[in-house]
Amino acid sequence: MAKENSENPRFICGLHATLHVISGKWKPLILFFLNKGPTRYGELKRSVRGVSDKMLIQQLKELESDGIVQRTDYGEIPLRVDYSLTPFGRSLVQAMEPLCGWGEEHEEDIAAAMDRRKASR
Amino acid sequence: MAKENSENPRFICGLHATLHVISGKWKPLILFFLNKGPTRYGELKRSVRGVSDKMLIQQLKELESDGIVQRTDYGEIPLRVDYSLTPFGRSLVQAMEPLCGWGEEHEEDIAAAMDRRKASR
DNA sequence: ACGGATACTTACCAAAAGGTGCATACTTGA
DNA sequence: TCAAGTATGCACCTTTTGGTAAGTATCCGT
Repeated sequence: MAKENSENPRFICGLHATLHVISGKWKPLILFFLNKGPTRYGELKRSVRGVSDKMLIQQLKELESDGIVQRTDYGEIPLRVDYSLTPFGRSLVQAMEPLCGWGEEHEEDIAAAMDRRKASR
Repeated sequence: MAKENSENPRFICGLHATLHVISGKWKPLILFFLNKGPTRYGELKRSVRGVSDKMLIQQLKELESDGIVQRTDYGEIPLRVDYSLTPFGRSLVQAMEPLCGWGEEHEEDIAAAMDRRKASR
């Protein structure tokens, strides 16, 4: 009976909600690679250089439970599993594109600011 | 003389770079409120409900060092400082809008997924 | 002179995120 | 039979992040 959709106190704005889904050290990279098509676990691991098994699995599970990616187990004899974007995931990746663009345009400024901060710690 | 802008190993993609700037528990909220115009420290603190002085200052400093917000000290007698978005900051907030939209459209799904995860811990 | 407001700063702690490495169960190839 | 590859799980530890609470310096109203 209360106001529910008018003023949801959970998130301050849509962006805030979105960030809960895409933040995590490896998620943007995973999404980036999955956007190219379904990818097997091992292949993904080799693509996302530097990620550990624990992290890769963990982030994939979160993305899966958020309905962003889909895990497919082919039940085949030498273990075979792959991951792909759901339609929901594809819509997210689309919405991310302007941020990708902004990041690309200002990559150098961002990197410089990061260095400055790291240096002054 | 090496390849520098062709294959920068720093970020895997633009989005990755952008996330370095906007991630932080209070940053999206701060940006959200600053988008409405210059805001004094105390006012901002009252707007961003629940934030502590330490966090608010820290995130403002990071946003400032990234060139996203501008701090203005009026040097007036009862202390007076305000924060506003720089043009760079405004361009960022613009690029964030699609993500805001996506978040708004799917707020309920996102919240539901968060609850599911929290419940199963 | 005292309490409250302004805009911070600092020290200390707890919680969350992330990393390392070993273990599993099954298979294929040497 | 042994090593290597497949896709995970688990325990332990460090780093990063965020929270609490206090202190600072200046000013104003009473």
